[in-house]
Amino acid sequence: MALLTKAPRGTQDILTKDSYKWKFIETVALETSALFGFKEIRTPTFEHTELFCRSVGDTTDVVQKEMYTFTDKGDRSITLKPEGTAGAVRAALENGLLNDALPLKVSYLTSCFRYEKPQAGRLREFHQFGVEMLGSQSPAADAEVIGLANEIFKVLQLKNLTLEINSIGCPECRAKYHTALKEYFEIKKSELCETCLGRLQTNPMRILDCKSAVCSAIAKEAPIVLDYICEECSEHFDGVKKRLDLMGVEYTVNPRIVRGLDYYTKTVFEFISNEIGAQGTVCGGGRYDGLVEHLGGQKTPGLGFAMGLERLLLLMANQGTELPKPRDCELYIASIGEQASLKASELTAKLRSEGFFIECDTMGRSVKAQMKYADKIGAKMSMVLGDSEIESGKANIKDMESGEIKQIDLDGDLMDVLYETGLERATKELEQKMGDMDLSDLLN
RNA sequence: GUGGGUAUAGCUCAGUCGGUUAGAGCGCCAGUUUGUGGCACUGGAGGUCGUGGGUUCGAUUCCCAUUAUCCACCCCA
Repeated sequence: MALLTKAPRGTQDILTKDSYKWKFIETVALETSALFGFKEIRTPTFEHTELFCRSVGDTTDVVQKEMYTFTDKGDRSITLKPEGTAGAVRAALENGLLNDALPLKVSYLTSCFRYEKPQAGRLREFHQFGVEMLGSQSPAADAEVIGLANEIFKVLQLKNLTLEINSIGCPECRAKYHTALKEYFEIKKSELCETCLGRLQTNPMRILDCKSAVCSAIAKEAPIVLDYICEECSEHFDGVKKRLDLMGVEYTVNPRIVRGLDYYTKTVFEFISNEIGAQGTVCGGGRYDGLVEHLGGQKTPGLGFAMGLERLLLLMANQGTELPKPRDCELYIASIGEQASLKASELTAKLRSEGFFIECDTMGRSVKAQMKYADKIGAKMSMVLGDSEIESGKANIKDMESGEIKQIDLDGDLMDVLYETGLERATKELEQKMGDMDLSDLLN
């Protein structure tokens, strides 16, 4: 109990009972994205601090108070990624990826770090899956990206997620909107909460987001971005909506969606759940047409999204979503005595090289204890090796579920039995999935 | 950064209105069949009652601090 030290605050061990779930959603995300033409990119866990200051924005909370920043031994200011977009875009620029066929479509899985107070669905090290699409300014690109997120959730069988979209316009129309908002809230200044008074100066759009009853009541009557965006932005937004409609992607327009990172322009969106606590945003994203240029590249439009994997897992746990279970041990080989133990090792190695999942005793325990272990790990079949088996070359193989015992030849039909029962089980599982149809014809 | 709840075995939790060796269920190990799992029974290992200080003859129990954890604000994935 007197441990030397514990895992740092806000971090989590992902244990074997859960790691397969991670693997599953990671695979689904990556493979679904691949169908949309996104290829995986891997970038460093840390970057020069200025990258995030320039992209995420100097005045944002993320940069101002949440980054894990330190000076390395070469006196460089280094920051652990607080999000995935900046690194991906930096890598694209640095490696000249935008000089190749456009659009550039990349996906990534990454740890992100933010110094925040942990809470349900919020950790200091958390994991994101994200995609970035660079080079297209067409609403078709927005629809593709949103459609991809939607598709991933569909494949994962998540329910009750709502997609909310908005357009925050380009820098020009947003400036107009800001002044309009300021004018409106200035009049109601005396009623606003303290934090919103500050927001009035720095970023009036955030007031729309405030959860205090008074502020949100005032915000209801506030001017709406969509009334202020320029013709081009408005047309773009209409194009996005039209395509989502045609694609059968359901959404609601929420003029109050405001993203907290500076690089967003035009389309912004969130997939929200109300089943995982206060941190309900499972996926967030949007367009960032100025980012590439801002980081020193040619003016290139782009957009992307990121989803929080621990929030996805939380949601799946709460919804009791079924996940494919990892493969179980196909045969446990118990043994008595040194001779048999040697034989067990030999057989195990041989069968494994054929691709079977085999285990044998490494603890030197009694047969009974070995059987118990075989049961515990969910072995499909078991076999006991002793002197008599080694002499005769024959052994009994037991189906752990039915208890049925078959005599087999150790050198000959052991492998056949494994193939056969493996196939039988696969057929059964398939039949169950397909609604108890008789699939024997299909398999033959 | 602010606020509230919690901290007793690997897990879920009892308990002591302050008093000799701190409990249960599950899990783990072993035995009841000296070569066979799931059930049952028996036994065993495992806790300095989050940490530090204070009050007291005596604290796991009361007080203070601290840390961790959970939830909410804030912010975001």
